[in-house]
Amino acid sequence: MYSRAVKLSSFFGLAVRRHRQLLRLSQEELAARAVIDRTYISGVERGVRNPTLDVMERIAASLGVGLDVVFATARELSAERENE
Amino acid sequence: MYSRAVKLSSFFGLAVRRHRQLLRLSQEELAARAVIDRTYISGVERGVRNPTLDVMERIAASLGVGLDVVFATARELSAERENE
DNA sequence: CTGTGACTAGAAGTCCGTA
DNA sequence: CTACGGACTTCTAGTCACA
Repeated sequence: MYSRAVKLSSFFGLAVRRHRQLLRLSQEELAARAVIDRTYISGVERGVRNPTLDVMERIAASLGVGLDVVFATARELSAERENE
Repeated sequence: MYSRAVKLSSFFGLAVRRHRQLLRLSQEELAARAVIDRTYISGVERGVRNPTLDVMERIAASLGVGLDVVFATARELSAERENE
């Protein structure tokens, strides 16, 4: 509760991972769609990269959704962690 | 209608501008809150910049919302343009 | 299939000033 | 207050070898 302006940055990668797994895609397949290196996707999902809007857009598009959907998922994931 | 994976990237800046104006903040004030250069905010709002997740997060937080909200606004703005 | 460290060209982001 | 430019520093984008 009381989740004003939670840092979604760390959850963006997890949201990407969730969407990717829902589509039964491997990191390699997603990377191919987004025209991004496989290891880069790995870094994004783990939160060790700080991607630009352009890259994020390409990833979201390759997941068949918009960034608003990805960030909505990110918030859901962050909300789950709040019950602790 | 039927807006699958619209490019929200170009509307992110406009969404930021809308949120900022709703708060009656100047670009300078927003920049100060987000600890970002004044001229950079200007560039982001005009869509001539390609900000990183970190910066976008700080901007959204300084607007009192999360990135999911900003991108939801971005989608609304893009939807308005679709009626043409 | 995925995680990780290291590397470099080029873009992100800062800071100055002008209109 | 904001748009825009140039010069500068910091960091990301993109890639590879290896585990």
